[in-house]
Amino acid sequence: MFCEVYFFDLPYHLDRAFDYLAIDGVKLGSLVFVPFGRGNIKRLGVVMGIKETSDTDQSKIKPVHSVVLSDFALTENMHGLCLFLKEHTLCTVGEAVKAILPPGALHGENMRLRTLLSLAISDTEARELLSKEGRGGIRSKGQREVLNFLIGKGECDRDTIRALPNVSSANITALVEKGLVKVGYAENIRNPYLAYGAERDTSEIILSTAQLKAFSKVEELYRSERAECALLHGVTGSGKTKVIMRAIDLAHSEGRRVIMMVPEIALTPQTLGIFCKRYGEGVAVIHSGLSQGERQDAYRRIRRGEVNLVIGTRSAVLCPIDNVGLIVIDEEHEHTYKSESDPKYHAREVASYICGRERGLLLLASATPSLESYRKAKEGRYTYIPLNERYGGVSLPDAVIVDMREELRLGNTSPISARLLESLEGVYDREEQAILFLNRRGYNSTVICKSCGEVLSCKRCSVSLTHHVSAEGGKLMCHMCGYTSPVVKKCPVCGEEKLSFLGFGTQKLESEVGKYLPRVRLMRMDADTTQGKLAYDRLLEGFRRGEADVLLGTQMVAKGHDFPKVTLVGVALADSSLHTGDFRANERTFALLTQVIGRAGRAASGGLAVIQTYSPKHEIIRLACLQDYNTFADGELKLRRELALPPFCDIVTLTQTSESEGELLSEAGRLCTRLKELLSGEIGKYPFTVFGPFEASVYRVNEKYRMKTLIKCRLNREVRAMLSSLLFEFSRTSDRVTLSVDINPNGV
DNA sequence: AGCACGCCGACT
DNA sequence: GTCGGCGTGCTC
Repeated sequence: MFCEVYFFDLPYHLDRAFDYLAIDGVKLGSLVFVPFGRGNIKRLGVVMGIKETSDTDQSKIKPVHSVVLSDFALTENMHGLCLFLKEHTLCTVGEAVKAILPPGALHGENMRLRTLLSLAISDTEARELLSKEGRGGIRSKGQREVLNFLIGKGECDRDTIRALPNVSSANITALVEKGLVKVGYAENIRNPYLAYGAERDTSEIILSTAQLKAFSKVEELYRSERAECALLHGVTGSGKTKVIMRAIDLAHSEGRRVIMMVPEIALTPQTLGIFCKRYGEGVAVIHSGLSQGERQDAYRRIRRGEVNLVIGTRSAVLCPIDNVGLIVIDEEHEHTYKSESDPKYHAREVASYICGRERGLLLLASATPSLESYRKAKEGRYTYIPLNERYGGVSLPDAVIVDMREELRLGNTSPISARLLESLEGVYDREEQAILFLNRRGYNSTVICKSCGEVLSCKRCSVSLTHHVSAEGGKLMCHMCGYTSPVVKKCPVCGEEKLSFLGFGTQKLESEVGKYLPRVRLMRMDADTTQGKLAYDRLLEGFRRGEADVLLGTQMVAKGHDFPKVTLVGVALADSSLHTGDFRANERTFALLTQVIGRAGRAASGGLAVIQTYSPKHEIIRLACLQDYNTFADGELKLRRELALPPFCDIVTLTQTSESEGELLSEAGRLCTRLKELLSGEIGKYPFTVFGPFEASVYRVNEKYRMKTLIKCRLNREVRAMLSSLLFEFSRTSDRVTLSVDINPNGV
């Protein structure tokens, strides 16, 4: 028998099957060590095929060296998933395997044993030993302590005993050497979330009429068993979670398993508590904050079939679960569902593949669906399930738009308008709470005219130009087509010399609020103040308990936390995410504003949202204040169609990286030439537009230069194959310049 | 990637 | 005479 081996950590052009003679124990999905190359160096590989004959010259074929004994050999489903990832993201098999296995699994660091101690003698004998004061065997205080503890206990965890007062590990070793205590081992499966489900919640989930209507549609689709996809479009506060829970119950009642994905930011103890209480030990939680061991244990439980609900972030969709009847993607528009490192997959696409294979239902949920999903729903490829009614009859907050140009004219140069200040004071006086949101993203800034509100943007792409600072000075650049211009002094529209760079941080905002409202207790929440595992939860919990009057921060304050006392939401500068030089800027801004405004609407007394902006007439801001998603989406789709942008085409970015600037530039030229050559051939029958090569938005990173080439096209098997051969060619011919491909990347 | 083979300069 | 520089070419 022969096996087809793929290797880890080899360049793309070597990512193909190498035939080896199988030895005992080699199966499809086995991890194996095999001799490779002239030096017959033992390399780790994975068996991606088994066959009886091989086309390779028999004299070349070497036998497999050894099979790695591992709980993590690939199952057939995992094998298929790796091939899917390779084809769809153009990663190597090795990268795909690494992504679907828990970290450390490849190197055998996979099992942590729990050490157990028990008496090697009878309880009576132990008591006798202890009763002999002074002389006897046992004089050490610590050793006596251990023996005493073990009497009548059977096997005890060593860590528990170590924690006893006066006991050291030397005491334990000594007792073992004397033959008084025996050592045993047990498998240690870590599940840090078990405690969350300690008190079970078995209460019935009662749905409102609107929720019930939505659920019946979900149920109908689920029962069709046709690998359907549903888009649950529920406005903020409509109680989507209840519908989702009923869907999970439905799948469970049919004996099928569920994956539920949520953005990292939503994995709070509050959310997890709700699910763990309901689904108990059948839940596994997977996210990046788990330790290596915890993650491995979660995978182990899943593979053994002990888990019927996986809750997690993007990577949860890659977990080794089978018999999946339902995959839920909550907040499906979130950009974190797209991986930015190899394999650069989108969780939604992987989920769709898995649902197709398992004939399961893919349930996408959002108050502001991605335009990709919304369009599919409109075309009938997804089933559209609206949930328009706010649960419990809570009304939408009023939204006020404050024109910051006017503030400036009135002499207020602070980032807080008079209106917002006044509202904050009101909240403080009424002993309510407020959220202040600063929509700051990345380090790039945009140029805005403080007089007329004009934002400098690209003529060809309708995205704003981004300010870059390099050694030669500043310049303005379009991230879509690579157009650059020098930094201008005068506004091209009104001619005033009032151009300035947008963007100030949360820290500045905090000190400004503090200056005007010294009595108000502020809590700042951003990347700087949420360092450490629990800081984030601690801050949120503290705010909920009323330890501060105002919670001030970046995007993380906008997500689905429920703060009943919050009656005011302030958006410091709605423009800042509008002009990021990214064609999804409108979409992201709308989603963020909608969410953050929704935060104020949980209170029974009705809430207020104050939106500060330099573009008070901007359609996106206006529609977000009205929470009118459909008008927004229809308009934005029209725009995307006109500009040939996703979802009306696919975008592929080719990024080349090198330490040598000269080699990079010549290779970038060569890539472009080759691309055009390929397009003039057979593949040319598909519509293609190539932009670039141009410098990446951050040209130099980690001493390496980066160039980008952008392709607009319609992806299909042939196009992917063309991109794959391009990668193959360039990985083989130039090792000092690396090429990487990102299909439908996030930030373009 | 990583290693062997291979063909040219300064050293015990 | 040989140790070692990194330029090619191959890896079942």
